[in-house]
Amino acid sequence: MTTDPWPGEQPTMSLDGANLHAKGLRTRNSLLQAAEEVFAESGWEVASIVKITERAGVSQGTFYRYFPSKRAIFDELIDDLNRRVRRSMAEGSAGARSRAEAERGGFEGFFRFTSEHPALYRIIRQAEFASPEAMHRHYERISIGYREALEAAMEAGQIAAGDPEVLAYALMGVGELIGMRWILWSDTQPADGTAPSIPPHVLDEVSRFVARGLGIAE
Amino acid sequence: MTTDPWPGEQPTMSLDGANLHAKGLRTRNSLLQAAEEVFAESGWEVASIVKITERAGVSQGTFYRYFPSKRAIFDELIDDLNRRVRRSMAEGSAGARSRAEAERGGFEGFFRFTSEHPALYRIIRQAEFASPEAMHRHYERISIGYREALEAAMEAGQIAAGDPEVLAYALMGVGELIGMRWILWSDTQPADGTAPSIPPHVLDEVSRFVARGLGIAE
Amino acid sequence: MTTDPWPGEQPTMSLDGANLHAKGLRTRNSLLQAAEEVFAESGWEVASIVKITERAGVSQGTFYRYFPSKRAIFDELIDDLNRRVRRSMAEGSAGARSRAEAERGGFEGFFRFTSEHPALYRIIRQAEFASPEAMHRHYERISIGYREALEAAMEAGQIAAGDPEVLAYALMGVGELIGMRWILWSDTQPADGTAPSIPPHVLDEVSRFVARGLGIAE
Amino acid sequence: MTTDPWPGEQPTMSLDGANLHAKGLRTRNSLLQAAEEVFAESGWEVASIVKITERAGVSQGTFYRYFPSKRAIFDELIDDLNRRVRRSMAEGSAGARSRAEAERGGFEGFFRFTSEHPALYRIIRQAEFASPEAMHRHYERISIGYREALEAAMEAGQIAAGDPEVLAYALMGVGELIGMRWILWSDTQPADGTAPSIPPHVLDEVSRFVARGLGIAE
DNA sequence: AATGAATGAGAGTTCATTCAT
DNA sequence: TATGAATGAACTCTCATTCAT
Repeated sequence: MTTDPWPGEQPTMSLDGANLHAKGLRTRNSLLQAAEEVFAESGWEVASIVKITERAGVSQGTFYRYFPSKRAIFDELIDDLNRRVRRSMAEGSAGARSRAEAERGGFEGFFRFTSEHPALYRIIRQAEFASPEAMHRHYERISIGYREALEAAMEAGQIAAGDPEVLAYALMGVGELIGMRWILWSDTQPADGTAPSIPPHVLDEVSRFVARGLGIAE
Repeated sequence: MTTDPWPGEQPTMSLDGANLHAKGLRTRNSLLQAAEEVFAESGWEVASIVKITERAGVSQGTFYRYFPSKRAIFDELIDDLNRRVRRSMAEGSAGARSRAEAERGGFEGFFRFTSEHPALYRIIRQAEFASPEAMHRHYERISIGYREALEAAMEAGQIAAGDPEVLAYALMGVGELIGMRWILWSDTQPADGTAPSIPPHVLDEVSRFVARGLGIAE
Repeated sequence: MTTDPWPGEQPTMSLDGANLHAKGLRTRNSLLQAAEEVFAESGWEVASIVKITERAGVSQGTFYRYFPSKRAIFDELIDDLNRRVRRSMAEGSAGARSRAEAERGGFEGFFRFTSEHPALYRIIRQAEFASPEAMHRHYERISIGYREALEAAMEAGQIAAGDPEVLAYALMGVGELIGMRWILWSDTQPADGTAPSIPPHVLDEVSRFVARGLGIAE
Repeated sequence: MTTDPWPGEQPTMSLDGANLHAKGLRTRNSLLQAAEEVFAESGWEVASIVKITERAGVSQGTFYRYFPSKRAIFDELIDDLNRRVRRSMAEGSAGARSRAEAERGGFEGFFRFTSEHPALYRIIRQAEFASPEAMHRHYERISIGYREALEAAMEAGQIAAGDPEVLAYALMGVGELIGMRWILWSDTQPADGTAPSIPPHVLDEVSRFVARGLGIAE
């Protein structure tokens, strides 16, 4: 997991608002921020342009100066989320001194992100109908990063040989459902209102399972 | 996986239509059948009562004689789906002559179900906002079955010791994302219009990963 | 002009509301009536569903029980209008004792209709963008009736030989612009608020022009 | 039709942009040009200021420096169109060696213009609601030119006596509907994408009809 | 002189639900 | 028991116009 954390990314980061003035950019960002909150709270269908613009403090018409449609801002949000979760995973595994540590770190990064943006991740799971392409892109990008790391580890003899793509999706699945269960649906909410973080013993168990599953030489 | 395939089920199957006349029951079932199709095609939000009643051949008013709300029929559908997917998994692992075979069989059953009801399973993933309780119930019920099987296997020394609940969710995650990727989003659709089934090498790889992960003595 | 006054008409008059109950039919008719007024006053674009439903005294949702779209009610209105204007023309020329009288009667009928429904006819002229098909259908249907009458008259030697379709459109054009100028845009409005009727000398002049143009043997 | 081709025109051509700088004038003209195209393609309602300014390559704000409203540029466009169609008609009848030739030439000019600006003429017909005054002005100006020509011809004994205004509107009606039918709605579109021109036999028939109708001495 | 950000009212359409019959 | 008529609020999106810079 020490490879390029942005595989599968189009090089253009210009968005299409690159030529906006400062004021416009501020408006655009406040819309994005508001959309993130609203989508996370309500999900794709229930989230409405009215809610988003009200929270951003602009008129409905203004929304359409910056985004051609509800779908467009949703997609941009998913891509943004994707970039952030991958960064979190890359940071988690950075500096690991063994394959096992790297894997555990990746999961740690993922769970940390899910804890910090608990509602946000849920929207991806329900994007299947709202924006399937964005959803596939999300999983595919993570899988590509994973794949490259796994291939390198196989060549280095750190893990057992196998199909890296299958393994990548299996690992993502593990992270997703574990995160769902112990973070999003956790029955023990912290008193301060923040989202719970993954219980240590769960992380331990998951790491053990994954390490064994990958055939990491101990 | 040879345990009770309906753990976590409330014993009451009476629903509230148990005392309906035969004709009423038929109407109710045709509504459920229609709802299954419509939800599978369109997802929770886009599916509409009109579409459902039209397909069932009854009036809108009739719908509300049998179900108090759109949400109610949706929940019932998810529970039904849950029962069927668990039956499929149980059938897959029945008659296995080893723990490894049993695990592989469980996944096979799950993938078979997903192939036969490709669109249907997607609605569970997006039930997060539509009906979170039903969704949690779904995962919880599967996990309970899994858990019991894993506990038995641990006691029998067939798999490594560990937290059965964590392992259950990890296994569900593996199945879900692999199914998504190779069945629902498969790039190689069969010519006859049916959903693709899981490629053998993927099932092999997954089984190997899971067997190792569980520490199955070979 | 003694031929079938409904040429080019589909035999089905059932509309798609034929199976409506009495109450529904009443609602549907009040919507049609309201739409006729609103479209006549405002034109296609400015006329709105809200205005129509308010005038009909029903909710917006009700509108869509009876018409699938704004366009649909507009088309139905044009077809209805078409039927009525042709009936008016047929009545005007019925009982004529000569070709010249028949032609004059046809114009009289047309002008009478335009007087009684002054605003309504305007919507056809602007239907070019709103519903081109309905507009073409309108002119085509009138032209077919005209054509058949002209062909019969040619065979009977009452008028000069010529291309009946060209003549039909020429005659329609004459009626349309004369009606526009002396009825719709008339500078002398009757005191009682009704639309002006065609001034006799204009009808005389037009009849003379048309009679000569068709080569009616005097 | 050899009379002043610009009757009924206010002498003022100054518009209110006469005192604009050269650059301003260029901008103004590019807006007019863009508006012509956009209105022709979309009709009054669907045409939008955004579309017009985008095509003209200026900002929306700039539009309002040159025209007080959408309606204003529309009116100016209709007046411009009117000038051009009259010029076309005058050119068509210029050099005619007989009354019949002159009439035929006028129609030829009108049809040629309609062929060259097929979409444009349609906007006049739907100006009934968008800008009734401009529409009336359009017909009135043409009718005045016609009237003067007809009066002269009557005095010269070339055509039968009659009310020149009625005849003028009758002739305009003939031209309009024939043009609609055989140019705008023509079912035989030229392969090269240009608008069809009037079929010769139609022009013949129309000319014959009109010549007879006016009582042109043969 | 020219920009482009912002507005806000209004458009057509959908839909879960209620209720008199 | 079953119907279908009716509702009304909500939806996404458009657009002529204004105005600070």
